[in-house]
Amino acid sequence: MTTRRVSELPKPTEAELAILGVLWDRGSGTVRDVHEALYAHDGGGYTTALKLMQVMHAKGLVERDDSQRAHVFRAVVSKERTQNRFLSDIVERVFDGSASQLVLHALGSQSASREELKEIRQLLNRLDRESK
Amino acid sequence: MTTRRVSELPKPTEAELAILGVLWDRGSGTVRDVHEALYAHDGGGYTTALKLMQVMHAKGLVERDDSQRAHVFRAVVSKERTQNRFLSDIVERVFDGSASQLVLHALGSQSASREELKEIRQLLNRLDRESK
DNA sequence: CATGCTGTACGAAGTCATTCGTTGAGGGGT
DNA sequence: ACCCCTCAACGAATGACTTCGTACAGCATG
Repeated sequence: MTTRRVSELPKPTEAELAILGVLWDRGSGTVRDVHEALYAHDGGGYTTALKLMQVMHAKGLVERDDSQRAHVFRAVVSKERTQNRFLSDIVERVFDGSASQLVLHALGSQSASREELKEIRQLLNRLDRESK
Repeated sequence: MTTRRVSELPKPTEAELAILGVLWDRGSGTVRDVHEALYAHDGGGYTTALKLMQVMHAKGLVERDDSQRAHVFRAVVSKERTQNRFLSDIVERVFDGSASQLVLHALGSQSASREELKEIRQLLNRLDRESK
């Protein structure tokens, strides 16, 4: 038994999320890539990044191509899926399950540009039409 | 020096958030209240709730009226403030700092009723007028 | 071949969140 | 006065996340 169901991938921790961010941006990356993108500038150790990525691999969050000496990692979970995962979590735990409450808060307190407001309005229109 | 700046209250943990939820709902509550609301039904121990609330008090997340034998707890942080706190966090860490990206995701993947959509549209209109 | 560089593997330590068992204090009822 | 119930206090155990030190392998250069 070596397989693992995708739906049961654990929620990435804080440090893991930062690493996933780098991998999503780059498509893939070595430990060195990640270390330089995240840890090098504040003195974080190389092995710290390595260990985290090993743990992530053990959890199934990333896959690894070890045909090269410097293993190349790639995110298994998509950025969108992970965003939705975190979103559901926070809606559930902090907004009493109401996504629109979250939206109202987000629009009210965080700033959005006119361009972004327009984009949101368009989506809103589409949702309105669809739920007719 | 016994005072503590509000802005430096720590982010509530998962378990603490659940307890805050009960206190926000009820306005205030004893350990027993919280235990029965959250832990009793799945066999969670009374002292677990107590300990968590003691920790929360030490952190300054709740205040305590110990004039009664059963101490009465009350949330120090408001629900709205905490919601925004979590929102900023997730926007920063998962949505590359873009609140509108989060809104688009939330609207797209989570369901919202027509009533809620209307409410959102009204806020959108107001924001549009204000940013004129 | 020795040295140095770059890489992985592994385990230990520290911190934090969570859970629970035990203890002792305080009252109320008998 | 004595027993029982409810409660707060405290410390211990566990488990997860993070960080880092050390060890070792492969490879190139002198």
